[in-house]
Amino acid sequence: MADKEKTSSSRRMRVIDQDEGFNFAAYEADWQKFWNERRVKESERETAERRGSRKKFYALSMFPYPSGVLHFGHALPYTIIDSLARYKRMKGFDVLCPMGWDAFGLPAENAAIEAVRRGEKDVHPKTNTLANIAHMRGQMDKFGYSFDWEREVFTCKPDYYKWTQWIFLKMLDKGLAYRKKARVNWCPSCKTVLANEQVETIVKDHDEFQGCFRCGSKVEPKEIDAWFLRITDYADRLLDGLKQVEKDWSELVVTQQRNWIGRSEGVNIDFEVELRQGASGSGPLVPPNAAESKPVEHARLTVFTTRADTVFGVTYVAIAPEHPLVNRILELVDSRTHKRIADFVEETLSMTEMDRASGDEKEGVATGMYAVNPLNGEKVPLFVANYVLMYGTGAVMAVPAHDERDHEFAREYRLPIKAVIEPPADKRQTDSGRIVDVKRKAFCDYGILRDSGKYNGQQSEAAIKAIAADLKASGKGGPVVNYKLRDWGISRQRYWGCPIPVIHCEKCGIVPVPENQLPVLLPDDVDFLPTGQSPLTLHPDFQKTKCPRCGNTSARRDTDTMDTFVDSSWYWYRYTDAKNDKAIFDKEKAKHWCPVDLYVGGREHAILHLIYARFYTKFLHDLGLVDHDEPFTRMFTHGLIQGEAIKIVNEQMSRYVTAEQLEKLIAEGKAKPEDVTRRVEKMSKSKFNGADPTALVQQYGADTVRLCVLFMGPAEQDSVWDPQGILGTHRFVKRWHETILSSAPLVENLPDMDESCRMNPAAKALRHAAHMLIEKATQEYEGRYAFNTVIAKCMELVNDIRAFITAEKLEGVVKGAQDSSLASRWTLNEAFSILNRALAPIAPHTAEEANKALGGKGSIFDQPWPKADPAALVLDEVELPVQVNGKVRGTIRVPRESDAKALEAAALANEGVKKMMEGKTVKKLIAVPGKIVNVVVG
RNA sequence: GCGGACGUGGCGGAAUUGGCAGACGCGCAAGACUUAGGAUCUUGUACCGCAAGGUGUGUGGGUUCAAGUCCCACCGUCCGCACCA
Repeated sequence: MADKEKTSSSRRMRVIDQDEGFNFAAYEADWQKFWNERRVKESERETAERRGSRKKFYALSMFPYPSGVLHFGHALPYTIIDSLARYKRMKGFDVLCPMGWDAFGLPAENAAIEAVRRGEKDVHPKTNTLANIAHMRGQMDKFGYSFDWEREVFTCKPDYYKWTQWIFLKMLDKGLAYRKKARVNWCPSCKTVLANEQVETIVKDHDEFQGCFRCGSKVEPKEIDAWFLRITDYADRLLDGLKQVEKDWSELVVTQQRNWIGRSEGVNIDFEVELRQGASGSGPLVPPNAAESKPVEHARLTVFTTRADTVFGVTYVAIAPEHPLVNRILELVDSRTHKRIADFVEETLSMTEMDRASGDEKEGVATGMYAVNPLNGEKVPLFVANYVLMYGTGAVMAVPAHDERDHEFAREYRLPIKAVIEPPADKRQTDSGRIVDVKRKAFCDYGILRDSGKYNGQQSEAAIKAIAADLKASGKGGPVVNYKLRDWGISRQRYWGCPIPVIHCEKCGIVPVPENQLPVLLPDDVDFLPTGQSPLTLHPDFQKTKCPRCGNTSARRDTDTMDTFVDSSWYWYRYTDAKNDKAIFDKEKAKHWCPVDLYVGGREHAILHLIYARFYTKFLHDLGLVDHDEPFTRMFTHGLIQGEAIKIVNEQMSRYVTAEQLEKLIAEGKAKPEDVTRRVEKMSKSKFNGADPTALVQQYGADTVRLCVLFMGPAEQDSVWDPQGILGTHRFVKRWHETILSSAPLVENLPDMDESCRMNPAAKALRHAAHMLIEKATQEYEGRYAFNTVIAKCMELVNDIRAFITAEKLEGVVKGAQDSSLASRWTLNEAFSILNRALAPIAPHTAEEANKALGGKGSIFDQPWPKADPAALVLDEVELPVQVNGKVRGTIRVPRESDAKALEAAALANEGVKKMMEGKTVKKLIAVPGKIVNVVVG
């Protein structure tokens, strides 16, 4: 009987033919036009009115580099930020959700260079970039993103980079921008300098090396004059600031930032080096006695250590090849030692710092000089060693017994190993049960001091403090803090970037371009083919200028451009006042909108961009331009969407194929399953593992794609693109749309009613489901951001609604006040309304369409976010599981308020439970009201 | 080597506070409607078993009336850092 009913109703549900009735392309375009016109009108009455009493919400996603096409790496964050912006608007917030372009940078320049080499004419990075932007803007519009385009910023346009230059001048003024000769990382392929942060470890053909983050070429060291920003001055503030944000940023980002700053507390210890004429590093390492050779001079050598407690175990001292003392030593040593040191230094310095670090052999050269340990007066040999970096003081006291690196070096060069830390009782033995022996392996944990004079018997921690204090008292060192963070090199010898606004004058030196002459325009007519020097040096006029200070006409402009990370270190402030041509931004406007409430972006920027952005914020704060110290209250890092690449390798072929090609090849016997490897990799055309979001929008509609990227899994997690998966969300959008359109007549012209109307149990259940959805959706949009689970709940509600319509036999229009189905219709209407609003942030077009179909006027975004009725959230009766010895054996239906006693009685009366209890006695009864009953029998 | 995250059906994933594991979706199977179906609808779908029932959240142990969730040890995958003294 029930089956008959279902069949007839499912037929009725099919009233709307899918192909003709579901024209998502048309309605999506209509609504986009509608929103667009509205937004423009709204922005006209901007500011004062808008900034009224409503609370603000600044929703920001990292602006893209205009690479030319929108890909999945963009679709996810923009869908997240747009959905949350729309949600917040429904919650009554005044929302700022802008978009712009990180438009300077190498790819555009490289593309132009390639084009020139191919012989194309009229190619220019600017043309590429602007064309790419126009194209990507069109693609974004098709997604229905509600960005504030009136505030669009382009980092490559003079009205923006004028202020990038302005900040630079302020830094120069405060001594935070400076020029120095530096050994830099040079990418021979991009022909430019890379910041330390832009160099990464690359593994290729089992070879590990330090490479360019962009093109993967092996980086080389190069000495060059370059501009640096003194970010290290802000190290402590950058570290402290993390405490403010750590609970609302992903833990990973915070730890990475912390590690990058790399604060370490230690002790500086001054050793006195006896420099002797004609010293020799060959032969036995025995300090000469005073009679043999007098030192020509004494030099102070400061070492940095975190383990001052081991200072009595020092058996040699080592300095970095870059250490300033090396030159003086070279002047004094005998010719053989001179050659050995000089060769060694040259060889080591020809490697990049990072290659040197990844080399596995520790090497060094004895200098023939000796250093005096200030605590025990011992003389120990001084080495130049490749494993010592110019970190801290560039010199270390070596304690082979208690430091692995020193241990390795000491064994290599047969240097003494002297134990001065006794392991605590529980660490006397190694994991394999052997007694700890420092001859075999360094013991690096804390312990108790021995053979350390007056510090004998102290714990390491206490000894470190005591020794530091004593050193300070005697003027031979003291506690000190070091950082791994280095100053930020921003000079780039490339064309497509922001010019550095300074002038070099023979008489006055470095002279800032006066503020009223900003911006220093980047000329268009430049030969940008890479030569290794800045393309701007080749421009006929760019350099020529007058010194603003002395008027000297042979002064010339700086020809380097800035690292593009500079451009993006302050852009979110410009959005708050994007068209201001008098100032970088209006302080009041920035104060109103900032800090950013939610910043969405990829993990790849966890260190670089975020640390620079935070640095700039602190600087703007110090200038008095912003009142906060941290720019992004909450940072949400989304995952990467990758694709599964299928590769076939056998005698006939070695190539990537699509899933269809694979099927065909296997069917034809041209490939065997064992020839196939599947790997999840970054989407790429050549690997056939990508998907073009714009093509998908065309095929399935924006709402489908938006839902799809969020439904794939938790947004912060990486996921693998499944071409089938989109069908699921597409079906859902259709079902939702169709259900509402075909059922709208059921709820037309409903008389006024409220939740007090008499609902049958099915209606109460539906109402419960709808209001639970409000709770769920609110929670997720408010901050948990597990959008996949909201979508799942919405799908459930659609299923519930359809089942409800069928079960209640709701048909036709409202038959007046006597209609017995009024309460059910009212419930249905409310469920529709809740469903549409819950989905509106993610699938706005269909939500608008559904709202209109139900007679809604204007936009669904004018409606308030729904509020759950507490009464609807609880059911009169609940179904509880009953366990016997921890296994579910039945369920009981009981009134919601039932206490433990009632639950126990109901549980024991349950048939399934009784059956399992036969012949056994009840040992214990646990009844948790609202949760579960467990009967323990034995 | 150090640090972090993760491990649940054929697949993506859910289970937010220790309380019915597998929501929702994909895929698959059967059926309905169809000239047709990558459309739509219905039903089923963790595994073993005809069934009763048993087993089950990487492995092994533990705590608990009750463990995907808490504790201990191990295995595996991914990511980050990597001579920072």
